Parts: sequence; C-alpha cells; structure tokens
Amino acid sequence: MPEIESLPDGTSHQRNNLNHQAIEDYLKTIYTLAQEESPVSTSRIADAREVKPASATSMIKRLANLKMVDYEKHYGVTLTPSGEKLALEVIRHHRLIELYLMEALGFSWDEVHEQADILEHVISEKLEERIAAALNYPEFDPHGDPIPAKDGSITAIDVELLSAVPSGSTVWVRRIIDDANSELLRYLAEMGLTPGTAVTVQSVAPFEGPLTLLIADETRVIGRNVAASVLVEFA
Amino acid sequence: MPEIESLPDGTSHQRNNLNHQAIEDYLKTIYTLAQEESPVSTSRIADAREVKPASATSMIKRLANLKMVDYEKHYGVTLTPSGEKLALEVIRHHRLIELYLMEALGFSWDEVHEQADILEHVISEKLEERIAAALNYPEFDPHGDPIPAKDGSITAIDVELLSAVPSGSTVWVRRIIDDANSELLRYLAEMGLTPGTAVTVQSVAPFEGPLTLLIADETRVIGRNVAASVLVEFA
DNA sequence: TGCCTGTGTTAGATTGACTTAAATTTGTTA
DNA sequence: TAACAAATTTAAGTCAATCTAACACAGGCA
Repeated sequence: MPEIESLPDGTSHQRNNLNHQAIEDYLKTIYTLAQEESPVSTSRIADAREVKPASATSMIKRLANLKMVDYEKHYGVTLTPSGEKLALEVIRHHRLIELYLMEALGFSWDEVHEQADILEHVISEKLEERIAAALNYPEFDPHGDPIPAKDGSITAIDVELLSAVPSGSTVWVRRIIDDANSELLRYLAEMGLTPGTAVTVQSVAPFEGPLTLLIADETRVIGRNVAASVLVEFA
Repeated sequence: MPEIESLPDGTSHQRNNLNHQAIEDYLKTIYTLAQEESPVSTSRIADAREVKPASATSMIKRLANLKMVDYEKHYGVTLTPSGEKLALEVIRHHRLIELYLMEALGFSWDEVHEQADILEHVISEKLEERIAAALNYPEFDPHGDPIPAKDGSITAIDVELLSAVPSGSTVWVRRIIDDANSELLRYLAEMGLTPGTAVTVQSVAPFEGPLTLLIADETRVIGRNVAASVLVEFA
C-alpha cells in the first residue's frame, strides 16, 4: 500500500528536523521565481537550485503530493496557499537572521547571506520570536527586502530595476537583490548604493552601456549589469 | 576502484553543509561516553543516539575509514586525535550557543539544549567567534560545563555526583548533567541548585533514600536520582 | 571444554536527494 | 503539417543513514 507523506503541522515542523531542508529550499526558490514569472518551469527551478532538471522534477512531484504546489506536467508549478505559507516562513527566518547577524553580531552586509541560508531552516519558532523581538520587529532586512510578518503578510513596495530607470530621474534605493555575491555587495556599499539612499540618474549610455549616477553629491559610473542588481522606487 | 571518503579540512567543514551532521553527532556521543568508560561499545553508542546497533556499527566503520576513531571489532571504539578535535569543536559550539541563547536572547535554562543540539552543526567559524566574543570568551556554559577552547583544551574540574557525597559535607554545585530534561532543570533552578551555589548535605537516608540539603539557608529534601544529575566540587 | 546467552556484525531493504541516460512532449518552423 | 530542437519526464543507479533479520563471536557457566 502506498504511504502518503505528510508534514507535521505548522508550529513544529522545524523540530523533526533537517529532513525538510530540501523541501523548504525548493519552496523558497519557487516563491522567488514566481515573482518574476508564474508558473515556474522545471528548468528555472533546477538552475536556481543548481541541480539537474530531473532532480527538480522529482522534488516537484513530491511537493505536489504534499499539496504544497499545483503541478501540471510540461507546463509548470505554482505554490498552493500552504506552500506559500511555508515559503514565507523560511524567507522570514532568512531575513530576520541576516539582520540579526549584522545588528547584534557585527557581521557585514556581504557576509550574512550564506549563513542565513543555512540557519533559516533550523531555528525554532521561539528563537525566531526572540530574534524578531531583539530587533524590535523590523520590517526590512539589510538588503532592503521586506520581512514577511508571522501571518504571511508582506509589505510590497513598487520597485524598478535601476538599470531600467530613464536618465534624469531621482529614485530611492529600496533593495539589492538578495543573492548578489559578496564582492558586488561590497562594491555597492562602498559607493553608498544601499537601501534608503537617494540616487539621481544623470545619464544612461546606449547599447547596454553604463549609467552615470549622482550619489550623495558624488558622481559614479556603473555598468548596466551592476545596476540590474539594484531595485529602486521613484521619489 | 574504491573511493576513499575524506572530510574537507578544519576551517571549512561546516560549510559544505549538513552532510556531516551525523558524523559530528556520533563523534560527540563517543566523546561523551568515553568519559564514563573507554573504549566505547557499539550498544552504548546505539543507545545514546537512539538507533539500532546495526546502524551504529555501520557509522563506526565509516568513522574508522575517516580516521576519526580507532575501531576493533567486537571490542570497541576510541577517538583518534582528529576525531576528538572535531568532537570538541562541536561541543564548543553547543555550549557557546546554550550560553548565548540565555545571555543574549533571554532563553531559560531548560530551553536551550534542544536548540543548541541543532545549531551546533551549522554555525560557521566566524559566527562561533562572534558569539564567543559577544559573551566575552566564557569558560563555562549555563549548566556549568566547561567550554572547550578553540585549540581543544578544556578546563577539567574534579567533580563528584551529589548523590555520592557523604552527609555533613559542604560542596559547590559545579555542573548539571547536560541532557537532564526540562522539568528537572526547572525543578533544580527553583530550589537554587544551580552552578556556583554552595550546598551542605545535612543527611543522607539509607537504601537510596533522599538527601536533606541546606541551600541558601533553606532546607530541601531531594531524591537520590535527582542528586545524581548534580555534579559538585568539595569546598 | 563445550555450550548458551547476549552483544555485535553482516546482508539486504528502504527512503531521500541526487545523478546520467533514454524517452517523450511541446511548440515552432520549414 | 511533418519534423526537429529544446524542455521535460521517466527509468535506473548511487550514496548516506537508517532499518530488520540472520548470522557470528566472546565470555561465563555447567
């Protein structure tokens, strides 16, 4: 007789332990990719998770069995409400941990992502709560990403890629894409391109050329690809 | 051709990730059990880890391949220097985390063990260092257990079981055995039986009977089994 | 000294997460 | 509209960590 896998209910799932790490990672990946485009294809998931498409397919089937995703063969995948809930919980953990590592333990911007990717799966509800409390229930993480609330609600701000902003505009830096690598993050921080900063786009070179920016009265020239890691809101 | 498994070198082994959780758990178990009696038998390991003896045997062989333990069939297992080093590193993590959760995040005595058992395997060298620094490089954890130094050295203090102390003695509570359950820990804390406290044993009832104690001018009567969780040093 | 009991080991199966390689579907495009 | 290329799925195999069941050893006892 075929056994049906089930996940223990919400409050305790991180307890019986790391088994669910892979599940959580896939759900988080799907959530993130779905924000760019939904449904999410097998190969996008496989690329993001750095596994072969066949591996993604088999996990997708497992997630579908768990009612975490709706899955139509050869078409794609979308999160169900319970899948999204779990994804948001993991993202909440990730972002709280990143902020905590910086605020409480003196880590720098570029160091926190990797450690948070591991810790996000293993902190208890109680530890999550204590960390949130220690940070005074913050709304944004160090990269400017909104931290989902416990109930899954998440502050959305309307952002554009800096690389797509027309010249002449003044914008607020809101977020840096979270999986930017350490060197890039250091480079951005050095220039002052961090969440909260105002930036004026002075000129945009054609043919995917560089942008000339005014950041805190300093003129800076950055490549288009770098600008594509920076999300901004019109002032 | 048979591949020989190898562990990446010291500084990075927790990075490439949770694969080694089981290895670390076995080494920690073996280290702890070896303090009671060495060599350590398969069944003691299996009991402690709550797995079947066959599972312990197969992990023991793996550890022997990795040169983490010396293993003689049907006889027992002892840690090699590199096995002990890794065990002490994990124990260091565990104890630092327990203390950190109490000091920095307001957890209580009885809540920290479970969470530390998970986190001990996943914190980076850097996070370990930051936690140690935040605690001002402590020597003892909340249960009174010594925290191994980075070089693996560990402060040993000469302790006795409170259950074995003759009546009339005055002793310092030094440690509570680390795997005591939450209720017991709360009970001990309530009475003031915590590391650092002075206790006078007023009388010891025969036939494994209760002990009458004087703790901070209060008279308390506790069972022999409870006293066996408390390690003391003669004043 | 040979047997018995319990402890320990081997063999074989299972599950989760992955792989490679082969087969299939989809949706163009000629 | 048939054929092809790319994307996807299936099939079959690996590895770690576990299990059960069957077998082997070691030491005490008769």
